[in-house]
Amino acid sequence: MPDDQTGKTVTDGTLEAAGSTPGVQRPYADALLRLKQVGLRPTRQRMALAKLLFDGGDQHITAEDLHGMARKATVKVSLATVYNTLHQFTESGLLREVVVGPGRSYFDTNTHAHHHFYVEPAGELVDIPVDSVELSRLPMPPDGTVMDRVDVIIRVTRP
Amino acid sequence: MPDDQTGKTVTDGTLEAAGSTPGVQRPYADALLRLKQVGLRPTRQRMALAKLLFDGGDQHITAEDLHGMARKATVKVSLATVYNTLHQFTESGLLREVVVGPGRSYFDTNTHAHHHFYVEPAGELVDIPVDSVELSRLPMPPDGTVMDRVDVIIRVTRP
DNA sequence: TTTCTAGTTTAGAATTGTTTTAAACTGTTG
DNA sequence: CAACAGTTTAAAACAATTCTAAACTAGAAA
Repeated sequence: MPDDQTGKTVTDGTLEAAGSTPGVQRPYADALLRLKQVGLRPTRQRMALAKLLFDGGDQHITAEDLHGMARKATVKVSLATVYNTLHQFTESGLLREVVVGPGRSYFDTNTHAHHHFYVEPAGELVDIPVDSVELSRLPMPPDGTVMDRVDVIIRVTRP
Repeated sequence: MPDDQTGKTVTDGTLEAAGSTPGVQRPYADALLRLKQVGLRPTRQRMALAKLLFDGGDQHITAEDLHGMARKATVKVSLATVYNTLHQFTESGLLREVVVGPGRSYFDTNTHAHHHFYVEPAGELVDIPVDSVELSRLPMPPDGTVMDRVDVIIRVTRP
């Protein structure tokens, strides 16, 4: 069960170098490491956003959310930069984008294979561990295409 | 379908001679029937849009697409009405909405259970028959919610 | 150190897709 | 027919995102 609701730092299963107690001695060590790994220059803004994103356990946040969090943390960063950064992180595999509604896209700090409940109309996303869904017999992709990933979104409502 | 000789004909500016279209004698009969079934008043605009939508086999179209098709068919209808109508049809179960990207939502005339390939970056949707995907072991919905539907979107790219 | 430069950030404008508004219009009922 | 609720519309408003062009760094080089 890769899920983590407690706020305890979740480290990526593929690489873990620091090995130190998170958040205590070198608050930006993890953020710096991640940026280094994907070859993005560790600017003040990216460091701060990475910290906000990855120090908080699994989260589903919008660009506006993150911008608000940065504001609250007195990090001076523009909304355009938040968008840029989220997309760069997504292209680098540090984040995953989940689209649930027209004009509504979340960035998911959990990049493991997993699925989602989407609670309407609240617009809330809830993780589904990958082994709670069994997907057998997938079709062949159309000619000339290769499969990228499979998104299962279970839409639920509160009656 | 039995012939109807009542002489009461629903027509508008885009009148066509009956029998000139192969296989369809009364071009608006199906559209009228559908509107009646869901209790929507058969206005000129709704009739025209229903015809464009449901006479063309399974399609995935955006509001802009449909507005363009109406234009091409010399049907005078505003974009706002196209949006209204698409949403009314969706609420009535005549259409299904498929969201694939931020600011990108398709309306699907196929309302049966089925899934989709989403070809990026073209933004093209391709149907997957429901029996090509076997979805076993679904998780319980979160407390206080009921499952609405399950969307499987297989994202593919052209390398 | 200073300089150089590619990469980065920014405010603000622009764009896109969609919804709202308020007035005009139309289908149905009595 | 009149009356009214339902419908349509242009235009404005809106929300989310992207673009632009200028200003600003981080890191490398001198």
